[in-house]
Amino acid sequence: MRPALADLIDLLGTKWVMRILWELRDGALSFRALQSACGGISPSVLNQRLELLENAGLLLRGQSSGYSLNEHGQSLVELHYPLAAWAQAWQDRQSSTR
Amino acid sequence: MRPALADLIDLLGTKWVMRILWELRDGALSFRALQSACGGISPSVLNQRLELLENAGLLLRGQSSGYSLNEHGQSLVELHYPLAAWAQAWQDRQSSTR
DNA sequence: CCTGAGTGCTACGATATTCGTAGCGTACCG
DNA sequence: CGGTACGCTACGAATATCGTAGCACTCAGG
Repeated sequence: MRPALADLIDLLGTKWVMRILWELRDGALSFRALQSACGGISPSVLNQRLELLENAGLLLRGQSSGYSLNEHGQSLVELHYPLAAWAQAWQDRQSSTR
Repeated sequence: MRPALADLIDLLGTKWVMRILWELRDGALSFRALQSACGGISPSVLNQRLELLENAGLLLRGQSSGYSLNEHGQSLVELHYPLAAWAQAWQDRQSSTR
């Protein structure tokens, strides 16, 4: 049987998925706000990803407040907080090496 | 200025990148071994991703031992180990809900 | 020297994904 | 009745990925 982590890696490796989770880390955003926060993702793809995340049980389609993460989505994105420090060191290394 | 984490998220959000890192977590793999470990990624894309990871300073092109992560790549993939437990709980939830 | 097997990697047409833009239907506010 | 913002769909163009074939090289037997 396929490891659960491989499925998760495939999901997170899908273009825009991590970015969307990240942009929603601090609370709900509207469709259009999310679109511009991601730097102009096309609406068809955004909608497709939102369905994907909803099916994955990570996203709430808020009727009035826009889109937001549920408890599971929130816990997933919080697992990525340690990446921030790593990313900073990585960028410093890259800009000095190059 | 753009946060460093956003750049990292873009890199990891590129198709196959996380998967390649994951498959290399336990040591070096040859080009072809990596290809089949990823479930049949086409060689042109694999090569492109390997260049990407090399430029990102995460990958070593082993002359004799194949491809492997350097210390930085290794530390990055280790940051993802906590995802395994989350992924398991997620999959259990999904299979029971559906 | 030759053959066979394994390697990293490129080429290229077919297929799938994403982009960019336009626009529909709705709701709310004046 | 405008005007504005919303979620979302449609669709052709651009781009990325796939799948397969194959080249150049190395190494181990025979």
